[in-house]
Amino acid sequence: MSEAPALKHVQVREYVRALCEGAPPGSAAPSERELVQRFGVARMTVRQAMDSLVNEGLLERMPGRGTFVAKPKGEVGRLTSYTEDMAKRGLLPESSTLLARREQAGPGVARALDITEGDAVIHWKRLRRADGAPMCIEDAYLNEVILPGFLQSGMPTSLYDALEARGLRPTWAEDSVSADVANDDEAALLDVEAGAPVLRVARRALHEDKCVEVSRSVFRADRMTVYVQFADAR
Amino acid sequence: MSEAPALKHVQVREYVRALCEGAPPGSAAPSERELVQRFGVARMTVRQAMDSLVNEGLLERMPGRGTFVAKPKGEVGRLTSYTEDMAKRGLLPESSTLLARREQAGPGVARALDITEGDAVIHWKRLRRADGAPMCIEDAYLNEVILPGFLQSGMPTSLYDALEARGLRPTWAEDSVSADVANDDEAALLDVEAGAPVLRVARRALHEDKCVEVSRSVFRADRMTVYVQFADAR
DNA sequence: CAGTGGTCTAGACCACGGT
DNA sequence: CCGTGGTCTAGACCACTGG
Repeated sequence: MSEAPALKHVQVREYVRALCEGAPPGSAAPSERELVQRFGVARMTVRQAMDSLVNEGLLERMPGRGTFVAKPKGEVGRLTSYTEDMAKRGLLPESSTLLARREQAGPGVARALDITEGDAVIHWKRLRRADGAPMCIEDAYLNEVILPGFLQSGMPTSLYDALEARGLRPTWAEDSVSADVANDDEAALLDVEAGAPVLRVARRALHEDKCVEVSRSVFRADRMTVYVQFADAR
Repeated sequence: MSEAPALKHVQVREYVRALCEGAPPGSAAPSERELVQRFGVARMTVRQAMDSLVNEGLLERMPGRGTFVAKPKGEVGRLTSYTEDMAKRGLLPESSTLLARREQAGPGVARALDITEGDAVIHWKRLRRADGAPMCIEDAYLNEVILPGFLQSGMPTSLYDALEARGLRPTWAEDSVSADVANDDEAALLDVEAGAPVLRVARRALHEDKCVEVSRSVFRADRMTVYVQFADAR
């Protein structure tokens, strides 16, 4: 057993999630009163479970008709790592480390990571490929204080998997995306001509109000498009 | 009176929203039991009201302590128009129309707008400036069927304001962002050299599952950065 | 009509934080 | 200790949808 939260609304939620996760959009979810019967629980408890699934976007309520599996409409701004991003695009991600060492934070990195100048940080620079060809150069700084022994533990392929294993997967991130041309060094690494268009992406990723990663990536424009979804809640 | 929804959880929600909307982050919201007293309602009703404000991101619960005004942490992926975007950056937006006419939808536009080829569409091409200097060229197609008389009504400055006035403000949008270099025509309009880096943004905007706008914009890379925020709900 | 979700009540016990 | 939010109960009536 990994864990069995006695919380009834969690039990109901996970039961319904398992039922509906793979189901085609438009499928009917169990009705609330049906779940009341099955779990021997009050309807408010079932509603609490369903509410969270509706908020997640997995389900959709239709008053008078029932509750149904919603069509995904894309995952709204799902926070993904390079590895996950490439996998979703059907490309094989690879990385080679150009640099990985402990450093003292400079003023810019310190401010971005919300630590004080001179604090220890992990500087990790990688050339990332997709289906064998260069895709981007990523220059990441991690907060060493909350990642003890990260460099010694052998560098993982997916940073976000490693963070998740420590319970530090980013829950919020901000990217700034701009266009530019490659300089000579970048062009050589990315296997394009100097002056070729590139996409520069700067990311600041937080886990519950603590900044765990700040990075700058430069992507080959001919290989990368950034997709962004916006939803007006309210 | 505009309207007074008898719905109690709405009354409570709007009461609390009015109290907290302008309040500084960290301020205490009324406690749930206090609201129970004030409105003479059940606690589940108060919780329903507070839940929606917490989901909106206005409030934050701290078990054992109370409920507090959350710090905004940026508006997550707020869906904005060019006009709003520039205003938020503190720049003065201007537009000059390069083309505005009724056309028959071609295959690509028809698919994007989710209409049939040959249906009437509004084609609106503008050169957009910010603080006097060229910022981008925007090429937009609108679904004429749901915007009768749009061309005749005099073109507004802000498309999204005009859509909002018709109750058709986009509630969801997807952008694809890529880097490229300007061709000769674009360079001339944007007042840069041919081959200068540009950001290409293609947008598809829906109002409640109906596509109202599809557009392609090309931004001067030296003047534009796209900011994106991601939040993992759950 | 029967079934659905939407709203609402009037309580209850718990774990937690601060005094 | 008391007040907070978190969970939960066992009902109720309503508006809406479908057959």
